Amino acid sequence: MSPCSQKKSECRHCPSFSAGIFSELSEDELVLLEGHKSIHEFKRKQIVFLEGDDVQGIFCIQSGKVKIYKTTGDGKQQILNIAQPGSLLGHSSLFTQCPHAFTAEALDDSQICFWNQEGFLSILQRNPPVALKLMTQLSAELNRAEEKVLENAYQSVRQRFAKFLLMLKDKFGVSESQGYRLDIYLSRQELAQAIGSTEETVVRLISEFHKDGFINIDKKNIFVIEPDKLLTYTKTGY
Amino acid sequence: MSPCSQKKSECRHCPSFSAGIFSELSEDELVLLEGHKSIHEFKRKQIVFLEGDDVQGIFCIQSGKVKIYKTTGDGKQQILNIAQPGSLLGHSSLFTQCPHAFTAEALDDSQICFWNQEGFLSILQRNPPVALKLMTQLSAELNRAEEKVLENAYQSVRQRFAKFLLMLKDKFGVSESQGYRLDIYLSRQELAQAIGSTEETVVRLISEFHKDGFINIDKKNIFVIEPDKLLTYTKTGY
DNA sequence: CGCTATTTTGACCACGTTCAACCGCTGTGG
DNA sequence: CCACAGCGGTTGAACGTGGTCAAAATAGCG
Repeated sequence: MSPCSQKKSECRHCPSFSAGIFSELSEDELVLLEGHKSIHEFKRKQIVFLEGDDVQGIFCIQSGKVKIYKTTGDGKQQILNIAQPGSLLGHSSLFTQCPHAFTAEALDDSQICFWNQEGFLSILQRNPPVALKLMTQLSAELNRAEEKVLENAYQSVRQRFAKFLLMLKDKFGVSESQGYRLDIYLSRQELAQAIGSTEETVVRLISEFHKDGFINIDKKNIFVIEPDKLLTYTKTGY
Repeated sequence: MSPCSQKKSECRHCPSFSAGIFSELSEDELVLLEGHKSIHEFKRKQIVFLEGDDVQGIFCIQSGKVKIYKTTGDGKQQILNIAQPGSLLGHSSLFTQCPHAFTAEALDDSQICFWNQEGFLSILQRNPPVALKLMTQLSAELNRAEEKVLENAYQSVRQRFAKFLLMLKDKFGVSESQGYRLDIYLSRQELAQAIGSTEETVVRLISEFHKDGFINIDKKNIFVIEPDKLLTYTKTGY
């Protein structure tokens, strides 16, 4: 193994390092961070951890995408978030002393880093700034979740779907001649689970948005052509 | 002022002290905690802080109840939580560097403690266990919020209302001969805003539950008579 | 090429919202 | 003391969104 490939697996070389919670660690602490870390390979559709499982530690995505979802008693699923490189996984269950509150499943073949509970907590205790950043992130996620409660209560499925497409565009959109290609594949069912609706309704909305020229469908890809038009759907009245 | 009344305002004498985030502070630290604290009186319907306001610090309820809600662009409100003595307020906005993400309004005449940002953060930095407990609480709230997203997506208004009544019973129910009296007054409108529905639908559900003998209405009070029956409504199929 | 899974379309229906009117209570002013 | 306004709560009727079920079309794959 070349020294170069070794370096690439270090957190400091992660593309999202500077935006993450470890960005202000000293050299020495970074060495410790690497020491506690292990890197795991997950194939598409593979489960990273399952709702109800005991919490072993905390994950951070190096490459790939991971969907976070909860399951109801009768098997229906609600996708809560699509995690991307740099996202922490399982951090909200690390402190509550409860089993995982949701499931994490790889959407792509992914490389995901792992710290066990003791290792991560020791880093946290030695580095107040990391703890502070983690609190900031938990707070932001909490606010986002409550925002979603509000939206789901008062917005139509059409509005929620438009908003979801715009979110995907911001997170995974790559500018191409046709418009923004969403560099993520979700089945109609998954799209429905993300906005709290049904497959059939999503299909109808896609064909409606397509007919209106807001989006385009090509093979398995969705292109967002008119983000501004979609944005107006977000507002009241639709 | 008698020494006794002075003591009563100290955190260590708060009924919820042992369950709160400050429970493991040393004597010295508790003195510092008191030093940074101020106590404020809020009348019913008075705003503690407003969505969009700059964050000045953090609150903790000593007595009374406070509703936490968000407002949509067109003025509709969604009640996210009913905070009770011992609850922190504004802790999720303390770290995000953003304005308050929601409004806090007193439901009763309430006594609410306050620490400004620097004061609270200095306590946090000197006491890692407090930080850890705060993280635990943020995590728990995050999980609860995502749970709510799931529920709102797949449960009927009837199920959500039954669940909400049971939550009120657990939090504010006092056992009386008639059943559990909910020691909290919420208008039909507020009940609707809590479950993401409308006044009229809530009225119909109340009369339905009343007719079925699950609850009783007397003056402004709601009594939960058959919590178990309400619980079955929570399950799938209603 | 046949088999399965996913997507799409269509018809139907129910839940819950909306709008409107009405009720009952309380406080206020003549 | 009564009349009336105002407010929260209640009831009724009509409508529409979006979910359900069934079936057809399409795509994916051995």
